[in-house]
Amino acid sequence: MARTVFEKSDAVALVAEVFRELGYEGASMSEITARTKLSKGSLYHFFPEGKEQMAAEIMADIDAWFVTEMFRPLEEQEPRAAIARMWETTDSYFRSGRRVCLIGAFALDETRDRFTSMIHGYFHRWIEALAGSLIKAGLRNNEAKALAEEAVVGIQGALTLARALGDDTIFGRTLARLRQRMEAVLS
Amino acid sequence: MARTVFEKSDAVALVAEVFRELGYEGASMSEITARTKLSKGSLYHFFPEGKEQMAAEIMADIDAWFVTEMFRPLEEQEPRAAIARMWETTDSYFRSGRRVCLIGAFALDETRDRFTSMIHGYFHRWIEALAGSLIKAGLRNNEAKALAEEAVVGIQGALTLARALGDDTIFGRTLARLRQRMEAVLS
DNA sequence: GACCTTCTAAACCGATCGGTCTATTAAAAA
DNA sequence: TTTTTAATAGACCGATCGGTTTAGAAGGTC
Repeated sequence: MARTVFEKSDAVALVAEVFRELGYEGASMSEITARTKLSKGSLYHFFPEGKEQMAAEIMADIDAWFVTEMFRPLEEQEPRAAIARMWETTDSYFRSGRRVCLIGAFALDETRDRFTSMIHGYFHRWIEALAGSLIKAGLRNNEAKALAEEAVVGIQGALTLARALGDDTIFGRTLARLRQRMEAVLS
Repeated sequence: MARTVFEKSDAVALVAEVFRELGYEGASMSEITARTKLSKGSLYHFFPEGKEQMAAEIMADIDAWFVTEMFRPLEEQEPRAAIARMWETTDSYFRSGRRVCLIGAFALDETRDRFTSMIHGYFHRWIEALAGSLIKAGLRNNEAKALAEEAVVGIQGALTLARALGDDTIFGRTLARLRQRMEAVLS
């Protein structure tokens, strides 16, 4: 029996894609082992507490990525450049809409109750970071908050419709529209 | 043992709420019987093909409701009034964001593959009906299509964020913003 | 080379899965 | 009243669930 050695970071990334495609309840251990080629032995070696730990670490991993790649830049860097980079990071992270938002998907059903604070924190920080950046760029508080909320809402909605319609173009079109509106307000 | 008699339409509505809350995979037969008080005997009497038939009939039921309450009015009635009614129907159907869109939720994971054409048809017709109404109200084709798409995207995104943030106000705020923007373009 | 630790493979476990079946009830049809 | 039919309750079934355990392979250390 051939033995393949994985790193934990590989395991997190591989299992993440399975949860993304199947949802928390849909991702059975047998589907996870089949799709990742990680045996149960490996999975329970990396995640002794099982499925719930896998999901928790995956979400923490995603959250950490967003913090360094999007939220902190928005909070710390020059707003117009940071916002411009946010649109590009968003498009590439979600693969132009071909990849769903795992955190958003978990929020829709009662999987939400297992990970309430993680889910809440992710979206809250995204909106707050973006709104903060818009305020630094000169917008009034209310307007910044509304525009930031509109952007995150639009991103999530576009991900849903991209999958629902099997349409590879709607996500890019939505990002472009949101971005254009934001730049119009900023100019 | 007390015997409660249900109508099939009751069964469809009750089971629908369970799928809405738990998703397709999360809604196990035992959860369905526990939450609806319908026994397995009743469920398999109404839906001899089981879970997949339940979901299919629920989606058909939802689709039919949307056709009569939203899509046909948009297609047949005076556009401005029909659009105004659409916003109110949307707000009340989704209970101001406290109720998720079952079709949108199914679209996110591989449940989508079981019901591809139903999911596609629902969102396609919604966008087309709204765009058609906007064209009748005087908008150019492109602008109508973009605005309709933006509205449906926004509704879906707001439903996701309402659950993610546990925020009862974001859905109404999003609808108001979308509606205001649409009316600004129409005036 | 012997030994220990890390990691993988897969058999195995009780619980739960979706689905079937039988018994029974209530009401309609005769 | 008797018979038939539609519907409900829940025990039951094999398969699959998430999780545990055992066995052994690979690699480092001495």
